[in-house]
Amino acid sequence: MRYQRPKGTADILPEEARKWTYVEETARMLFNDYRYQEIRTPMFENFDVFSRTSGDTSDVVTKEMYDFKDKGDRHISLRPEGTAGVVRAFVENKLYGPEHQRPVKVFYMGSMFRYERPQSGRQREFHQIGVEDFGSDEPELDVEVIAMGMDLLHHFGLKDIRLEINSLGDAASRAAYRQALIDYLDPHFDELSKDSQVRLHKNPLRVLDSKDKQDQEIVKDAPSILDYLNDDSKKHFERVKKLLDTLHIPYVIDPDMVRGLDYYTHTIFEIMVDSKALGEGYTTICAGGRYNGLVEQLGGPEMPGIGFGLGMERLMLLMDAQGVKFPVLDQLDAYVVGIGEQTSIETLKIVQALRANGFAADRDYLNRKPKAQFKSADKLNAQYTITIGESELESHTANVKSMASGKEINVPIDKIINDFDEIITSNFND
RNA sequence: GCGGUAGUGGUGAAGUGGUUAACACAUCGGUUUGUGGAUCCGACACGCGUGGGUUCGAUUCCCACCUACCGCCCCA
Repeated sequence: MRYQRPKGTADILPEEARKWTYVEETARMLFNDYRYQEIRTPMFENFDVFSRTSGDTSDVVTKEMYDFKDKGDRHISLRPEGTAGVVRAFVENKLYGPEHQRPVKVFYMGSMFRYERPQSGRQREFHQIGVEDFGSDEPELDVEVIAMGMDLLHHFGLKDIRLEINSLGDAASRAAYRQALIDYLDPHFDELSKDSQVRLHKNPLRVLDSKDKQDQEIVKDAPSILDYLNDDSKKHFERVKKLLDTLHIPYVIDPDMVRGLDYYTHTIFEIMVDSKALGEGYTTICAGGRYNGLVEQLGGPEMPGIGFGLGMERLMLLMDAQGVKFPVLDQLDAYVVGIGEQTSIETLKIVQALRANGFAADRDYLNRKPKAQFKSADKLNAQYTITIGESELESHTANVKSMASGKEINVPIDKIINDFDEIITSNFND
């Protein structure tokens, strides 16, 4: 029996991991510019944390939760998304307290889990980078979060980006719209697809999202959420649009946009990218919105929140597909070639000395012949090789060779150990 | 969870119910018993996803399972 990784998981090997590191570091830099601080919360929580917040009818809860009973009979779920856990932590640690500057701005990056059928860009364990903001209801913050998301994707070098926004309004607006939608759809009940018939009663907004052609025909003439926003909600949304205009951030309003999780209010948005890497047309890579009320739901005070999540796997696929260049920091300054077993100790000393002085250095560990060692040096793209054999051992010298030019000189080992930099600048500067 | 396609060495892949499973790349070794990127030579599948079955005999036929990919659902 051969071991294989669990369904829907992936090994991220060094070559790939390098890209991930680059993306994560880029994100960290940007988050720092926007004054967001990192928060790390558990990868699993009590099942209720997610079921309460995401909505009992959402698919995430009903069928995609990666949950189990632990040995203490606790109902545990691996986090399917980042927000609920962060909100829980926010409440539990009383980050809403007066000693914390508002808004509280945090970011996270890490594994998420959903029990579903894997496909390209969707796995059971996947990774998200996300941000959350607490304590401000101002549209300015909505726009800042959106702008940061756009900024982030631009930093990653993505092209053909589209921002779509919508507003779900406050709880009252949403309730009113929900009823209006049911009233409109009910007469068409028999024409709706099976899926939509179920959705109609569980979560009518989701019908808007249907990909069924017949459904889309019907939905086309459905009332728009935007007509059901009350004055406050409308004002909020108008302000968001105006601020986006001010920042010259292009956007498209999609009144049919619905998010998968039930906790959203007011502004919701999706940043999409047009690429074949993730199927035809535009695919969402970053999505988020406002969730006023969620903090209260998890036992905290009344406190507005907003955030977004970005899918790492999808991001990597898109960056690869669009040919984004990842800076490669993989330089090997020197490869030390030792000829004969007696040289191994001296080789070790040289390699370590170089490293201590900040050079990337490597050597042979398989007791291979010089030819093979030079092959390795070449393959590893070493800038210089330092060769030491028996005669050099006696004279306390070594041969330093530039792999690019082939020029080779003999220098004292002490010099290499103490000031390799000087050797390079005075002998190989052409 | 449903439907479809696929599964041969490190990689890409050819192939057949029956003696030694092509070819290419990569890797390693040799050609130069102390010097690289070229050439040439050589090595490299406990055996064809796993487990059963049919058969005198299966990598090749059948079944189940696993995994990957695509579509649905949903979503990052």
